[in-house]
Amino acid sequence: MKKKSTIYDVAKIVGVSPSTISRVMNTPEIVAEDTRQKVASAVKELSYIPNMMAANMPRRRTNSIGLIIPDITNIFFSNLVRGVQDVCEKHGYSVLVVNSDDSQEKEGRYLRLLYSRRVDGVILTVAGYREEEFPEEELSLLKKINIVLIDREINGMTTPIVKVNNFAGAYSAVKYLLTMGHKKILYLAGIEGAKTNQERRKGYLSALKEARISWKKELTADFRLDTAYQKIIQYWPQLKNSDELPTAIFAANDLMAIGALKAFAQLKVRVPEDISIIGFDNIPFSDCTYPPLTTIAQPTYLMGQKAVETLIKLINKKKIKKSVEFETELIERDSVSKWEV
Amino acid sequence: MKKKSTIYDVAKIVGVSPSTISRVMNTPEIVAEDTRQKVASAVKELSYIPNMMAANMPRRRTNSIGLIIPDITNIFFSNLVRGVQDVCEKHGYSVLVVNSDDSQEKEGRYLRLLYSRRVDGVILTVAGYREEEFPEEELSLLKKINIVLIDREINGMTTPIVKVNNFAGAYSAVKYLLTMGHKKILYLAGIEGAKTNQERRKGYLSALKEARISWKKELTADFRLDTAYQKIIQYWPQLKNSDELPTAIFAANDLMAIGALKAFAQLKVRVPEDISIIGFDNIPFSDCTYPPLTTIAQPTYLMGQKAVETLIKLINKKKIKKSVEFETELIERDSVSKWEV
DNA sequence: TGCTATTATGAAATCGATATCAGAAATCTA
DNA sequence: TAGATTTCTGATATCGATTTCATAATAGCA
Repeated sequence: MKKKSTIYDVAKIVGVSPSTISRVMNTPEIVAEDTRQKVASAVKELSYIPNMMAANMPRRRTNSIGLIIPDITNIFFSNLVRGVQDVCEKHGYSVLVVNSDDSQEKEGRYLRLLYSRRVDGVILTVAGYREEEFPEEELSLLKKINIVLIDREINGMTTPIVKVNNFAGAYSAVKYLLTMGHKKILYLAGIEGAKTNQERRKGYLSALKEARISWKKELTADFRLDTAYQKIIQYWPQLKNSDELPTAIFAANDLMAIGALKAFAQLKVRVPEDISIIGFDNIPFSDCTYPPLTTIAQPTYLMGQKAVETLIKLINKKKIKKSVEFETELIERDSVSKWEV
Repeated sequence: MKKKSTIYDVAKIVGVSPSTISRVMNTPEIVAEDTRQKVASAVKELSYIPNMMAANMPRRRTNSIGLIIPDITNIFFSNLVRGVQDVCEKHGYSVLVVNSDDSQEKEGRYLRLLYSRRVDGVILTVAGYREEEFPEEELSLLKKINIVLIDREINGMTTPIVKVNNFAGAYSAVKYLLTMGHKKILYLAGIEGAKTNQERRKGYLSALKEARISWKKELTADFRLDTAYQKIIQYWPQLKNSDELPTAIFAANDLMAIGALKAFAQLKVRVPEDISIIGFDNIPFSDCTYPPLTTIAQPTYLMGQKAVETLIKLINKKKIKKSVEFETELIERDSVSKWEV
């Protein structure tokens, strides 16, 4: 591997001080035309590229941020991550992406790791599996880091957040099923500790209450496709021919909705003729299932962008909005149909 | 935001020199029991966490690596990225993920960025859209960085690489279609500049040649779902009722295969009755399409892991295998059926 | 008991940049 | 043309750790 050249190497070649080289790299307008030229050619000769880690040390910053999400292989987060990366790149920040697997313990570890790397800020989707209380150490870290939450709120904390109106989204999903004539709607729930799950359930319950429908049922599948698939395979045969059998499902996310779709295909239960399904998120591929999934769309890419913009303002001590809430949109496809009694 | 404490703050409290604190953090066994205790409690009191950027400076490393992929929202790369992250974490490395969008220019920019951050190494999926020759600057950078290629080889370079046997995979896919009685097989091609695409085409052609079949046809869709969808929608009506109409498609990746599936659903062309489709990659969701997609599986997570392991050995100047090649596996699902004449 | 070996710590240089301050040279002004 | 500015550059301290070398204190041994 070729030797890496430093600012001193360049300075020596040109015969000026390192300060001058630094000036040429950062504020070329304040150095004389001819030295600037000489420095430029030396830089080219050595193909010198400044060490940003060293450069950032006296500036007391790293120009990098951390992004903690549950799992990068969960496709819901892909666009979000990309939104974060794109805005970061534009502002000269690099992104360290880590996966908490929804574990509070990992979240804590990564928060510590990111802090030890002195990232300028962190965008955090709070882990779903957690204790009521924050552990002492995590709390103390949270105070030392610029944080913007994304997707999931934390009860009783005023940390800035970018999210979607989950209540309204869920409400409109269930309302839609209701207007299609469904009276027995099951809620396919996500991770209990995730605020998104709680808010979506509230929307579900609220829509039912407003329609004076007391039939309610819930199956939990932790936001996961496989779990949803298994739960349906396991419980559907028991429900058959009983009053327990729903005519529609509101899934707390598309992943679970697709898991259900897969299970129903296997069980030879027709969607939407025998059962209607509506999801949440509008992930890629939700239009490639059979039937294409009706769902509540979130602007994930936008959310990622907005979160970074907020974080960067926070880092630069500018004024920010404490909470940015996007609206959802109902995407009608073919997994929901009218239910005639 | 709470003040961040440094090694000096801790040293002052305990009344020892910074060197001692450093020793307690790194090699506690060489410092006396009682000072170790005192230091420990001061560390806790200040909740001191060392600044790794500062710590790494005299060590001349960053404990971080770069990962350049075409696009994180391309689900094929998710598992790969996760494999990279998991192994990195285990070894104390952080990962900087960037998207080249298959553009050589961006690839060059990011290589430069990663080098300026002095990552200890880079895992690179070479951009598909590129000139024959590497630009001067990129080449000189490549020499300064520890690089492991993943997925795509570079013609005439001996850089270490982790990939799959694309030729054999493609060959077995087409062979499979052949044994199912298909004689008119179309190749749905990816980005021309990507070595994977070239190798898969060779496998396709080789299988045809061996079967003494001269009918061949190719449609290119740049590895993208939407492009494949549009191309099919655009060309199928023209092909209908001509000798040009294939009975099977070998798609260079699942994304395009799924795009084709979507197009055929819209065109009311039945899969697999009217047309068989086989993909490549076995991405998540390829079993959730209608019909579930028959495909050639790649061990993407494993490949990510292997790439990092190789890179870390390279960083530590240990002996490595220049080339790791995984085998593919045919996953039979329902998108291919027998073709009777 | 005196001398060496070991253990525990501190002082100072270093990593590769930036930033402040001061001074020399060039330019402007009266 | 002397004095005041302005322009340009260098010396030096700094960021927050590590690392090498030196040294004081303790232990081991004859």
